[in-house]
Amino acid sequence: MITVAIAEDHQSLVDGIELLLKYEDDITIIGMANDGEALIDIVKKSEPDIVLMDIKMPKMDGVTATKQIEKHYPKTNVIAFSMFDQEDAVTQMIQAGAKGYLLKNSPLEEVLNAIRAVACGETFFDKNIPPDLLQPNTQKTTSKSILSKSEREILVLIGEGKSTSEIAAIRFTAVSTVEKHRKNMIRKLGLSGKGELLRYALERKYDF
Amino acid sequence: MITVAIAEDHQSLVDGIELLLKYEDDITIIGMANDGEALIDIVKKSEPDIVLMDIKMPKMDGVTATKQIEKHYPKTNVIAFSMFDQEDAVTQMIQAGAKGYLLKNSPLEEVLNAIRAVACGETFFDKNIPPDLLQPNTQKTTSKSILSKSEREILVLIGEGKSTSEIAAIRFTAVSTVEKHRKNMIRKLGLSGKGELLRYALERKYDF
DNA sequence: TGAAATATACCCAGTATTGGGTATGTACGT
DNA sequence: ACGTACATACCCAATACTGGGTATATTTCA
Repeated sequence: MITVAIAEDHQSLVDGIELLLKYEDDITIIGMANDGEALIDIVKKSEPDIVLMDIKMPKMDGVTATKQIEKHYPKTNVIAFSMFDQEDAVTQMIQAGAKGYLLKNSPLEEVLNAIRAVACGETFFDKNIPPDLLQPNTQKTTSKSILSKSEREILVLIGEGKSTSEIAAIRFTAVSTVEKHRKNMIRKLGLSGKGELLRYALERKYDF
Repeated sequence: MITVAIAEDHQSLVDGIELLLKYEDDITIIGMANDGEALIDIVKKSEPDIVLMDIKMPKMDGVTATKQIEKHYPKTNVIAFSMFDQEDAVTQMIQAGAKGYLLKNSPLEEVLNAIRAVACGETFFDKNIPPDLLQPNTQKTTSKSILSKSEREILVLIGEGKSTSEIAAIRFTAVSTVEKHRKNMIRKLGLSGKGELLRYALERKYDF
């Protein structure tokens, strides 16, 4: 019997998964949570075999929750279930310890396939995810946040619409210091062109 | 027999809805589409009683599709089914002619309730939508987009990171024309300062 | 210890964006 | 017909942002 917990804030999708699994003799749902914290509580109490994990959830996101499960409940395996197909999302979930990654654009039946594969000790990745994202070596090079603490703070302020001189005033530094940080971020992130740093700040999907 | 078509780009959710409805004697699903255009084709061929309509979809969004259905297929009733609970989304779908509005955060069973209510000529709105949004008078005052068609097109391109000169090339106008449009939008939207128009473009949730 | 990264601050330069305007032509509604 | 909105296009100006660098001091890590 494979025990499954589901973390997903769209209740309509949770209900659909429940309908899918209710007639499966080898799978039982032992809990459902609409946010990351509630999910961790469920894992504490029940240590399910599998967690189906959304990424963007209230209170605690899926990457953070996955890291905690990997650290404290290593027998529980996480399958990411997300609308995000971007490289950043995939690599972060894999590095956090997820054994699978499914896209919500795919048929619901894939959830069944993934649960059974991962419960057998295999990994299971949606066929729409580029295979090179799943290479261990690729992951290693992107494992750490490449931005420094100051850079990340400035990025948040940029995302809030603060100008460079406003940020300088907030941080008690010269304008040129903030501009230098900006240049460093642009270089590190491989961006180019006006507004790209602001776009990046606004499009960052995970505020980790 | 109530005939239902579903427009939703997350296949996993479509599958869940299908599971929900497959044992209902009075409801049959006659088609499913992952984008607005495919949905309109289905409505053309089959004129279902009910369309379950996502808002944010590829190729044609739910508001546009709803307007077309309301105009050409008045016997087909649209129920919005969306993650968006914001005022703008709700009022636009209602004004486009939707007879119901469901949130994806709600239990899937509400879909059943909504289909049956709307098929009987009633309206059905998710209990988590503020009731004042559903008042006809409120809607009238927020009914129009303050941006012109050209302005909205340019806003989309801005949100994609295109520079003013790139947008000018795309639209076959002078750079100064695009700049004028930008100034008009900034004035209409009450923005000020560098990057604010790009921020607005990126934070807009509906690219209508 | 030495190298690399970070933080701070500066120099020069180009240009995209915003802010203030001008104007003409077209479309639409009263 | 007239007023308004929209579309097109231009003028002038300021500056924030990016792109290319320079340098010193501090911290971290192997």
